[in-house]
Amino acid sequence: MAKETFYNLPDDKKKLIEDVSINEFAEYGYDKASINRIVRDCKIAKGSFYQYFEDKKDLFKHIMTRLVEEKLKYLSPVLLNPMEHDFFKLVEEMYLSSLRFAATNPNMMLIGNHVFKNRDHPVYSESMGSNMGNAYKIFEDLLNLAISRKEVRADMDVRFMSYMIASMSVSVAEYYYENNISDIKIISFNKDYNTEYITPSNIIRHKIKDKKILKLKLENNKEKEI
Amino acid sequence: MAKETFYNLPDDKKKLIEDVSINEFAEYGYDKASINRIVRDCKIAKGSFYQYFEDKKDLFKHIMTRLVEEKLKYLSPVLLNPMEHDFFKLVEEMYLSSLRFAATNPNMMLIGNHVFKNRDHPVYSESMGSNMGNAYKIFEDLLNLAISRKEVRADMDVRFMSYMIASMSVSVAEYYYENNISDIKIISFNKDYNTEYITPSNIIRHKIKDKKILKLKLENNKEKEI
DNA sequence: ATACAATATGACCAACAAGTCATATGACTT
DNA sequence: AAGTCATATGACTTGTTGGTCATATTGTAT
Repeated sequence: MAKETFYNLPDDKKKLIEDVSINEFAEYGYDKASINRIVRDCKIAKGSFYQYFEDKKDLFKHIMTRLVEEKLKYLSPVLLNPMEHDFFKLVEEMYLSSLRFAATNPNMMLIGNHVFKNRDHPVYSESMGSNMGNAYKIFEDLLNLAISRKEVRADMDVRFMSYMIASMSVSVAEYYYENNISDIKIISFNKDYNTEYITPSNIIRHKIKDKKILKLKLENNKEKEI
Repeated sequence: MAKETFYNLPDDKKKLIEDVSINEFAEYGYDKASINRIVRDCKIAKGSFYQYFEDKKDLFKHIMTRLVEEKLKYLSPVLLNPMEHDFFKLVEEMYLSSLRFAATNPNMMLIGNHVFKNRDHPVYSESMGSNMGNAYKIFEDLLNLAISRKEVRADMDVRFMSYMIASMSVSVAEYYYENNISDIKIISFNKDYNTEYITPSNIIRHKIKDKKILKLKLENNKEKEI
């Protein structure tokens, strides 16, 4: 929804404004982000900014559109053919694509996570509404699909579970970011357990549970509530 | 760290100021919370406020102290005797106590979650540092204990796992809050599956996984990567 | 009744925010 | 050279913030 004037700008100037804005929103969030700082960093006049965008919200929505554009590039072939893979594979791929996106666009990731974590914020929910429609709805679809395929038990609270899976994705991305885990480690998983890539889908697969104990219980035929 | 003057106040006035402040911080977070609004809602003069507290941060720290005080009341007997229960029981109790706390103190829960989700914020990390020391450290302790007891596999990333468990706790509380799930439902779990209380510890226990499929795999002795 | 300390008050301040607007610039057309 | 029009500019307005301070009020001890 940026103005005509913005799109008429030379590409490098557009990119400058976008990059500076992304940094600003990533560091401060929407409310504390300052247009004054942005125009100062871009070395453009305040008035010029308002020739490009209606207002602060307009700029933010533009950045969100760019974010979604960018994130879509990280969807793997697996995710483009959901019918050919099982639920756990699809969830793992979702997490992986998020992490790859985050590795090369950390500031965009921060903005996205910030939006998810503050989805009650009017501007955020508005920006999400049109752009990515409640992030975790995608997991709801995947889960319903998985149920129909009998890959997971049918008597679960789908909304709750998809919400948890989405939340965990956000947490994982932030953990990787906070601990400076490089994309190299992310890629080189499955070599051995220590450097293995750990996703919540693996948690769901109860990797945390001691296999020996699990086996024992099963052999004793006490698996009712494992 | 509130001033002498504050503690000299009659109890109902103290409570009024605390309650209004809790509402304010819960609704707006630290940065957007407004001292002007607080004093207006309390019907006290701005100057009076600064007789009670050094500054905004001082007030916030006081509220955080009250929050921790309050939350401690919700620790169950199980959590006070951690040696007598296994890891999964302890985690479940942690979640339950959080939910009970949240049910009767929703605004305090919102503040706590806000702090957890924005732990990079200088004021938040400062308030956490002294008060509750990195929320998820407690799970680290529980996990290390569980490892030493061989309740869970030893070759896991303890930091990551405890971080995830803490994050999930926050997510669960917010899900319950957003969906107005009453404390009655929280208490009456284990009756049947639909109204059953679902915690991430149950996710970890792979409730999500279809039991039939799980069993089949095990009987075929292909459980290497279940 | 007087003195004194504790508390209450709200006008005031500096800093910063988002957004406006009259004016200036400069490229392109005629 | 004159005229037109998209773009650039930054001083300005309005509003809010956290925090201050001289003054007023109150309660208590004598």
